[in-house]
Amino acid sequence: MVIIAKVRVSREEWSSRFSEWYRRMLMEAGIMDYRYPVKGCGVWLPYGFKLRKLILDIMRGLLDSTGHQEVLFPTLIPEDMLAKEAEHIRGFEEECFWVTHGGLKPLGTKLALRPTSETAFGPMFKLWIHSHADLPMKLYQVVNMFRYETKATRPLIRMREVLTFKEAHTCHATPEEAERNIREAIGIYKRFFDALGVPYLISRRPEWDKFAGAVYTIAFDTIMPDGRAMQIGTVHNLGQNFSRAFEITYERPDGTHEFVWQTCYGISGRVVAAVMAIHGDDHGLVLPPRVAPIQVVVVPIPFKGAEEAVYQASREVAERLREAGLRTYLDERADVTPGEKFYYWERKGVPVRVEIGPRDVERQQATLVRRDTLDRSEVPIAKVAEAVKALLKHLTEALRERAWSWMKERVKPAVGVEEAREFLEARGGVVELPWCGDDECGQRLEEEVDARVLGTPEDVEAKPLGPCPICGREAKTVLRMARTY
RNA sequence: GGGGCCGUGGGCUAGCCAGGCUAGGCUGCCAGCCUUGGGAGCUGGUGGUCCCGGGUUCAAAUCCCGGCGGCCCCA
Repeated sequence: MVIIAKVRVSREEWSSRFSEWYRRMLMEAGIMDYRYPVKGCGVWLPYGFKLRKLILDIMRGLLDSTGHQEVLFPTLIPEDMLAKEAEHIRGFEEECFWVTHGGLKPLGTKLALRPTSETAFGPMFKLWIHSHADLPMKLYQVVNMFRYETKATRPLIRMREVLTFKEAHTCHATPEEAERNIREAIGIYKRFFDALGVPYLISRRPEWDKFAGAVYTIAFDTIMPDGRAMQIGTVHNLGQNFSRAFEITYERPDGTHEFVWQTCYGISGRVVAAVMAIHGDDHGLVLPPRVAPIQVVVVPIPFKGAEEAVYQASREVAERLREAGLRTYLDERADVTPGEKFYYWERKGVPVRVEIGPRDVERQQATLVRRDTLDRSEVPIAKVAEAVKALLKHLTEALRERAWSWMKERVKPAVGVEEAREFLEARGGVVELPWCGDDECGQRLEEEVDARVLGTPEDVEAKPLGPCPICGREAKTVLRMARTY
């Protein structure tokens, strides 16, 4: 019997040189080619595109099943529309791409490539909404949007063409109904990230960092392998700010007219980056089975004299897996050795590998290797499909648990500025500092801790460990702070 | 917002400072042989606007200016 050495898989490069890991992974796993000759733009490659689609399917399912309807708006927004809501335009005008010419002729009205879509929906909501019977109206679209980023751009994480933005826009008859919708949206996003095993913190953004034109903003953040926090989703309560600007009114049963109450929420292609980063290791990607383009790969190990039997058994196993509904790939390449195939599919994050060698054929079994731990097990060929399914389920749980515990270790309640600084300096993550609730103190904290404020907890009850470290008054809550993307 | 580094076949890179030979290596890719339980080997082959534009020069991958693109650090 051949002794199989257990291969260990580290997360050394993954965390200490995340930037390089990330860049290499995108290329080697075939996710995105970032060599497109426009800054901040990249090309989805076939494997990445499948991953993107599987992730998108989850979101579509969640939105469709909660009364949202999908629409598709134009990319161009006229300047005067974008400018209707005063704060909104102030927040976005500097980062818009502007279309100024039609051919050689300057346009009378500049057109923005949408930096977000509230002002595109505005005039149409006005046309579509007449009475309370039209409400609530819950729409969403999946589009790319554009931001003229001046900071360094990064594939999927900060792009000038923001990819696959899944944005919902809703209108409601009452502020209470809008508020309930906010809670529903948060619930949808929780289920979405849970399905991906991506851990998150839910925070109410501070006044000075809320969405331009919103009453308030709730955000989902996760912690990346390098310890920096990354925003992965936002939910905004727009109140009547936009409906007043766009005159979106409805008639009540009693004949009076009222502006609608609006919300909007969105998640961009960043979530793909988060899934890949959070579950990865030094061998490359580790994809959650639900969104893995290939869930199980079958690698034949042909020995001289046993080739035919091995290939035949491999085909049989692959067929059994396919029939069981698993996304299966049989790697029959003759000019590539099994060892190289192992590395190849590990880089691409395929959750389970099935090896079939002469020894397996002889015993009518298959060898299973799970991607996260690289642990091996053996099962009878007759039971291979159910065994793989069970393993995938187990692996899904294991990934989610590992990701959550990794993140939780990096969220730290702190008493003072020094402690917070030191913690962030040492390993990144998120600190929770006591806060009196005063904006000025919050902004002072950003300077003194040398980190950005994420906001106040919306997911757990805040337990300040002491008084506000800036003014010394009693802390009403805590402020989450981190180095961010 | 401030500072720095870099751009050479698909990928990684040497050469640049100190201008001058057919732009060298590793890897990949293609064909064949031989192999196959963790990145095998051999033989032959393929692949370059040295990022772009301008300037200096007898001569530019190399020096200068501008642009485009990528990366890092600090606030």
